[in-house]
Amino acid sequence: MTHLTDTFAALSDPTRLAVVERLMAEGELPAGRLVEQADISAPAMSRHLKVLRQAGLVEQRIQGTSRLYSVRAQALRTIADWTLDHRAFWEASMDRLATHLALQDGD
Amino acid sequence: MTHLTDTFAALSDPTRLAVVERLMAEGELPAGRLVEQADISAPAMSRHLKVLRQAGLVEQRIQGTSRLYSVRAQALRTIADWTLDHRAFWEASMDRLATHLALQDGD
DNA sequence: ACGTTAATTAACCACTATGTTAATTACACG
DNA sequence: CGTGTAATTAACATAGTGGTTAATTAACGT
Repeated sequence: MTHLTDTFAALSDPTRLAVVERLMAEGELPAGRLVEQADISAPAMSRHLKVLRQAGLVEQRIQGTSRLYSVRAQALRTIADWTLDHRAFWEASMDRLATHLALQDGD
Repeated sequence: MTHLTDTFAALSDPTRLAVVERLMAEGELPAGRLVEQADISAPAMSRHLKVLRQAGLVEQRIQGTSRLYSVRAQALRTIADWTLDHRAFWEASMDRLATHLALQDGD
């Protein structure tokens, strides 16, 4: 179990946040595809992916010479849980329907 | 409007995360009280508070020589919104009652 | 005005983070 | 086997982070 600060640290870099969001939108992708979109070298991306992996945010699957990356749902849930644990601080200023409905049943 | 990576960066430091959680639990507190609990000097804490303020996570209220800090609900909501926007990735592995109930109505 | 207290800013140091290019590893394929 | 491709690790340069102590600013009490 990695610590919450590590999760936040992993997402504090624009390149890494973009990678996570792209993987969530498009699903599993090889490292090479992620390099194309980002304006950095392959080694730089490789290290960003290592940071994300060590923080538990993504997992790696090997297929031939490719390394396929995907987002770990559990990591996202860790953050979601944290916000829900402290929801008293943001529910007061709700104005989005989804958020409103999500708390409607008042657990 | 600060960027999401700034918010994550602000919470990626253990001292700052602890400050935010304490302010959420106890409400508005002066800088001095926050220094007592943390094992760092006053100037160090002052700079952490500056980072939190610039990221929009806390706000400062002046009262005499004291600087009273409190958490900005909007900042927390920014993170909550982000997780809700991508909830498809963590709702699959739900096992906590609160989270379960929160999505029960299937918005 | 003076001294005290609360907090911040300044100046400095050690360590980490992030980028680069070059070298290495591992698999695929003729 | 050699060659090519995918990706990582190595080595290095530079910028940013976070800690300290010393100095500064601002408000309060006498």
